[in-house]
Amino acid sequence: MVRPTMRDVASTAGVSLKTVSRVVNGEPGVRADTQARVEAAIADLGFARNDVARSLRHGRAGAIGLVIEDVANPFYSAIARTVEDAAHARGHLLITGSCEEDPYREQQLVLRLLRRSVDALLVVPAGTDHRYLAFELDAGTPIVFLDRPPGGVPADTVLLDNRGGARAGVAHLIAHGHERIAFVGDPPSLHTAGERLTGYRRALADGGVSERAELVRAGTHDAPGAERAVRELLGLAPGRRPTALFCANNRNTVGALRALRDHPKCLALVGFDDFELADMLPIPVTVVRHAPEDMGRIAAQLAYARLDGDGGPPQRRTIPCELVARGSGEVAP
Amino acid sequence: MVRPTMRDVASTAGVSLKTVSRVVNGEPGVRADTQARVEAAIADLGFARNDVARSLRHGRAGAIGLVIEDVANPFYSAIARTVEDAAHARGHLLITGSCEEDPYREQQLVLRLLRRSVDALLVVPAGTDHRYLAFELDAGTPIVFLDRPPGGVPADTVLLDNRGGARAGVAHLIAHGHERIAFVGDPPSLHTAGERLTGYRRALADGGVSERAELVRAGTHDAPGAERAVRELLGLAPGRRPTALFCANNRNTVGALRALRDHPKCLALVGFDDFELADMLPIPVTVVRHAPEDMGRIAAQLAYARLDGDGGPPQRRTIPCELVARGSGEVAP
DNA sequence: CGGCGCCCTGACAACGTTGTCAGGAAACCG
DNA sequence: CGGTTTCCTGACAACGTTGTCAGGGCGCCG
Repeated sequence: MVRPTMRDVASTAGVSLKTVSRVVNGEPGVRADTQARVEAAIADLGFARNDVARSLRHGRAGAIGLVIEDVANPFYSAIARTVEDAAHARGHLLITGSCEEDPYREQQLVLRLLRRSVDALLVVPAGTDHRYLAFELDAGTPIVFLDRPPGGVPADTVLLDNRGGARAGVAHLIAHGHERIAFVGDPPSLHTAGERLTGYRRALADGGVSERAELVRAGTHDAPGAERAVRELLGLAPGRRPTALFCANNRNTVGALRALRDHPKCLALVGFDDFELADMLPIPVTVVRHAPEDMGRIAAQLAYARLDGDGGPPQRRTIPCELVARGSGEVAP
Repeated sequence: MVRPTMRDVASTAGVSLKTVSRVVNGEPGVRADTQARVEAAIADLGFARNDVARSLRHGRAGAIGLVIEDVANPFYSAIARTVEDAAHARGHLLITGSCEEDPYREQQLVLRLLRRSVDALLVVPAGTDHRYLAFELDAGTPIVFLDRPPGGVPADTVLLDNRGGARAGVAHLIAHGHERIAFVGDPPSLHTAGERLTGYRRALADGGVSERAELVRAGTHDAPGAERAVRELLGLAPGRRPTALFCANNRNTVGALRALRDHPKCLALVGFDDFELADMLPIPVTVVRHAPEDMGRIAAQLAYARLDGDGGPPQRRTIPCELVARGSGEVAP
């Protein structure tokens, strides 16, 4: 009912504790028969090394932390997946936490992970002030920000080309003759949403299309919210109603599609973020695609480079976006 | 560049280490001015308690472990999500790992998590022999198996009603007049796949339909594999070609849908596992639905009950399945 | 004013492991 | 055969924290 320690193995095998440690860790300098005796005792007692004590002793935790918004969102789980692969390749565990867009929870989670001495930390931040990490960064813990930049402290960051991607998506709609193009997205206080809104505006300006405030619905965070927002847009008078939608993320796109389904007139739609089955829908969905996996991979690379001693200035990497035309973005006004 | 310890805080504040410990942990019996001095020193140095040492000292880890097949599969990420909520409610961290259907990796991951002293462990097992956990179970660590039962050791288990769900799905197809119903699924060596195949056979027997070996494609693990398998089925001569498909999981369903898209004749399809946008496809997909979230929630409940001292015999819980008719399952032969 | 009890504080050991060092035995060399 | 090297083993301290216990100072009561 109680877990055996090296001390127990040692007394069973009739050797010292240190010898057991050597055998467990495959260190050289143990006679073959001694080793066999120790291994027998280990098997006998079902001993397993206590890695908490090990971590405490030599400072490395053998794990990295990842804080994201929500594991159940495929964008984040794709990131989690590649980060885990990178960690696994280094023999590390991955400790994940979701913060649900709550800055307080983000901070709690980040601090708890650091207290448990993760060797490095990757964060998709919910908050905008990260000065609480200044001490940690000073202490040399590698911290990498994903998808959104840190606030108030310098740190490695990996971002999407939000502005460029959104601009390309909206330009595509304009090129197909649209002028009343709605923006459906998260509140611009969210860094990605703000950037995408800027890209939307740039594209409008580039195309000589003036922005209509009533078509900008930047404040809906989830699919049901986007669905409601789009229903409102569809309820506008025909001359004011948008002929095209630009949806600023995968949740918004899914919500918009639900609202559009019941509507007689077919609107054009371009979504930011690709999603599974986008190409299988009745009108395949044109999207601004990017590789969230690359974001995870590059962030992990940056973190491990720091662990390996890279002391250069904080880096900012950008993941490119690419327009994938599938049909919904090419619908005429 | 180095992390301060309680010792450092103590000398800065001019008190003993133990007093710092008391302040950090909110223990009573510290004079207000002493406490203020200690708190000032903590803020000054940017001290954060080392939870590794804390764990070592008093035995509890403050974390639970979850081993799944793949975070990027929505079925598993839904589980991860609810397990994390349960852990969060108890003030615990969640440590997740993916084992990619590799029994060896499962064992590695499970053992590593246990060595790090997670307080409890939830596992979606890839392997079929779990006797390597006998010592841990004896030591009293709560271990709960999800989605698939353990092999060779008694432990709490939460399963879907795979057999019943598959039987209902196939019965639905038979009720709509189908007799040549194909089974597209993972190899039956996988517990869930085997159970679903059994359910398929039960339904055929119930309906007086004889099984045709060439229609059973139980060996494809991912979407591309399922797509190939279904293309082969579609290539059969008209009199042998299936008029309906039963897809044994969400990956298989997605693959099958891709294969069907290019085919002139519309086949009926029922899929096991619901998935996002199933209702938005050209022919909305009829599925056998269940609540993976419940699986996570119940598994976490079982684990925490054990942690709270429940010493009863191992439990087995079953999550019900429900047929959701959306169109694809009601297509005539 | 003496004794008792309370409040606050600190010394010390312990959690289970690993790094450092030292020592004994065997082997090897001159 | 003596001295030196090599091999193997073990004693001990340390990682940073918390539980236990003891003790000093002070107020209260008789």
